Amino acid sequence: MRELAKAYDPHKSEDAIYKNWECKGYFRGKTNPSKKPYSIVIPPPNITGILHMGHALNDTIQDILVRFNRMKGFETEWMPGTDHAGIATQNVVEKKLAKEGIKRQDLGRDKFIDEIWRWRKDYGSTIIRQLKKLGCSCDWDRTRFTMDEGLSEAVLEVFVRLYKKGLIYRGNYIINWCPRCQTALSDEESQHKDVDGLLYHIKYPVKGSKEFIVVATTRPETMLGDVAIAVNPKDKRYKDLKDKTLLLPILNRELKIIYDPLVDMKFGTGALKVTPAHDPVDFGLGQKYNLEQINVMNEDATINSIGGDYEGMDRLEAREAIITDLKDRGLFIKSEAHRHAVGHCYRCHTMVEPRLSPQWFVKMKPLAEPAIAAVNEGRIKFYPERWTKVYLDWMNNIRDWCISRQIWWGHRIPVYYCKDCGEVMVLKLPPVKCSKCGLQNIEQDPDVLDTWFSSWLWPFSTFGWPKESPELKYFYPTNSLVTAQEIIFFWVARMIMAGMEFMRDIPFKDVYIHGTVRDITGTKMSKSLGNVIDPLDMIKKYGTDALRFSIVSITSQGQDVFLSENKFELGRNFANKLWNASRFILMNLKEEEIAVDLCVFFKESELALPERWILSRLYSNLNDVERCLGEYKFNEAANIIYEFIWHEFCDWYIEIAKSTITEKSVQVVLYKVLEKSLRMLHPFMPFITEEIWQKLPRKNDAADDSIMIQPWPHVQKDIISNKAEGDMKCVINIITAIRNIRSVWNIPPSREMSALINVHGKKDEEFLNENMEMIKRLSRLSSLEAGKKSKPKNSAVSVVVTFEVYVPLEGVIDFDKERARLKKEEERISSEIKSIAARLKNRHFTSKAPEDVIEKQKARKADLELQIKKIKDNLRNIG
RNA sequence: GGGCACUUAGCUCAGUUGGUUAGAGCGUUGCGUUCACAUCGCAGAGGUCAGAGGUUCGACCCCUCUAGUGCCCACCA
Repeated sequence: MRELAKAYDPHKSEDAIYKNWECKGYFRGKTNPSKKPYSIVIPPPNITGILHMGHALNDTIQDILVRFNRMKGFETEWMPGTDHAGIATQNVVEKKLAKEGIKRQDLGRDKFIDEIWRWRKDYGSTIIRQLKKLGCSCDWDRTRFTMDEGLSEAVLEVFVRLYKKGLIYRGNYIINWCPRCQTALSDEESQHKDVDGLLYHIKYPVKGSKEFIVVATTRPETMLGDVAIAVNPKDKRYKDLKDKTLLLPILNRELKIIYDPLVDMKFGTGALKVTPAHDPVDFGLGQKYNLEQINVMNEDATINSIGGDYEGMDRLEAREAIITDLKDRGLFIKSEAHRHAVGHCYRCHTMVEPRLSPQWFVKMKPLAEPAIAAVNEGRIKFYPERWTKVYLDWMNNIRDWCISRQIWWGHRIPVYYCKDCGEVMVLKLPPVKCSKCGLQNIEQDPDVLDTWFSSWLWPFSTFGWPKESPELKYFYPTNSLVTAQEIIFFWVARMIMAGMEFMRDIPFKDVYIHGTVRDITGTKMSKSLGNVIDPLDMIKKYGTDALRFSIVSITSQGQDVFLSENKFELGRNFANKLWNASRFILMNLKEEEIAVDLCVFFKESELALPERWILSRLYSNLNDVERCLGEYKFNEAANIIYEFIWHEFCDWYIEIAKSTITEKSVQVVLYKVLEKSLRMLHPFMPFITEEIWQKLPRKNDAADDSIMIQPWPHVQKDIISNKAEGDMKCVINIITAIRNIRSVWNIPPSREMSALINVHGKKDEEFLNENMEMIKRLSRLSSLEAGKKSKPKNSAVSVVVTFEVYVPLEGVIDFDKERARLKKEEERISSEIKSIAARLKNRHFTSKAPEDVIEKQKARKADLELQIKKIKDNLRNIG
């Protein structure tokens, strides 16, 4: 009646299904006072971004949460959007222009920014299309961009507020400078990488003497800016230098000697050259001892005019040249291998140069305090929990945040200077005239803000803040934030601070930190390494659901995932399995039979064991899946569903049902289990479940339009039955035992085989007789009898708890082999009995272990003893 | 220098109030298939849970140490 194709083809329907959801407005979150809200804000991907496996994992997890909670009856909002990604985007567009031979300076600021907006129009929503391909049920009508009008207003508002509060200041400090991007970076944007470098030992002559002291440095080029030498006051080696002056080699600048306990006597020679304009430690010493700051480099890290002969050289070139010159003058002693951590630009990986320059900063300590409290008080929880400590350690040692960037793409700093009187004005809107002198000669600060200065407002700016919109009121605070560990400091911590400061409330309740997607060797996937597995390729090859299901089921909570392409077969095969099971059921379903309420039906019908069993398993598993989703254990949830659908429902129940499929009870159970399984699976595999669900016979009203707006199945606790599950397990064991005998003795399925089962007691006999047909059919027996039986000659035997299964094997059986088989079984059981017996004899065990554990052990022992007795009997009369 | 994670079957990985016989996928061995599915079915083989010590009646699980691997943070130039 309702035909499905023989194999599942994801490409035929995914796009149409998605379009339908979107058109019907099912992704839309409304402010609905009669429902409870559930909201998530997406970690906004960069507009330069293209979908990679990290996104695939991150956004699949969010979609699972959103779809699950939508089905659970929450008013659901998944807020999507993109990040303008200041430096990254500017770099991309600069590169594009470079191909046409154009520099951004040729265009000028305004035209260059126009160029980026144009680029964004053409390419900036690629990632959004790809997220749709992934099946994400984001509320696209609300899609935000960190540079759109509303969010820009939020940024200005925040800047002005923090400035007025004294939490934003401008200062001349050592910051991380990327000479390639030619901008300041925050501490987080400078990534430390171990580098094999050299530690150079250089002589610094003592003025007016033949003496010298030796200084060790990794960056000799910065010596051009040296103003002092520092030693530890406890260092006896340098005691006598107190009143002397040193000479800077080559430039012959006079250098002071300062004594400071900060200097490590054990490192190098114990003498530190002090270059306040080029090193953070030296900067600090410079402040303390009021030293001159001599900047010897240009913005591109070439040496400036102070560097004399070295002017114009790149920093590394200058390093070589200086070493050569020092050698010529006999001032070079040696260089030794030295491995140390060097900061690199997180965008272009150029070595960062510590540089003295005027920048804007946010004072973080006051912002951090409430954010620390929110986590300490448990109002925000991290999953896995260990990230709490990482967060708190960072927050407790937080340093001020450098927020100004010397680039053009971004939120321009709302600070205006009067060129006449020097007044500084911090305002959301540009002033017409100077507030102090009244003249109109006003200039805006040329810098823009760090990209993260807009991202940290994301959980409320996207809902309309600073306006008090109904959405903000309804959906804030959000429920879960799903992200990767790399951006805990960049983003998560700062969002918490911003939330506490501007909303006076946490931005989200749970933070789920998932692992990093790596290649099979454990290396992080990156385009430049060429080790990426492209999710879109995988979608083409295996289908979206396969991608989603596979990546989720192989990623355990918070662990990194090592990916290889063949892992996607798991999801594809599972989809096909489900498809074919559905196909089979639909082929056999009589519509008029199934329109019943399952609970009523269950109460009023005498269901047979397999039906009672599969329903019990359905609800047991459903219960577990819900629990796992609540604990962010997505792989466990996925695996439970996989195991249930494939191995319990398909392998056992459907196989059993084949012979009884025309009966009403079987029809009902097949349909109900399939239908509820589809719902349970829908958050993980939205497309195939929708497609099959659309083929199911059902009412045709609007509420019945799509599986994604159906309620999550309710766990019917009274249908869960330990007895049914235990009984069925016993039947399965008997069938498996007989199949095993067939396999061991190499009896092809085509060959007839019969069996006898020896039972003790009426109850067992009744139980077997009730399930006789099922056992017979699934073990391919021509005849099966149960009762008080003795073993026929030439039989193989298998003991299943209290049952002895005899399979006559005239002409096939080899008694030595059978004896060996039983012996092996006997050994296994007797060794287990031994260990249980020892345990039960142990007084400490019986006195200390809980009652139920002891009872279980006793029962187990009794079972095993019964089994071994039967095996021994059979061993005795083999033949 | 500080911190975190990992080490379980040939491979990739699951495994929490500590309690029978440690699981899965892939691979592998044997058998099978017109009758939902070879993207399949049935039955197997395969593990001293990194090593050492400790706590406990009982440890893959808790504690200590060791070894190896990976990651994060850090102003030893």
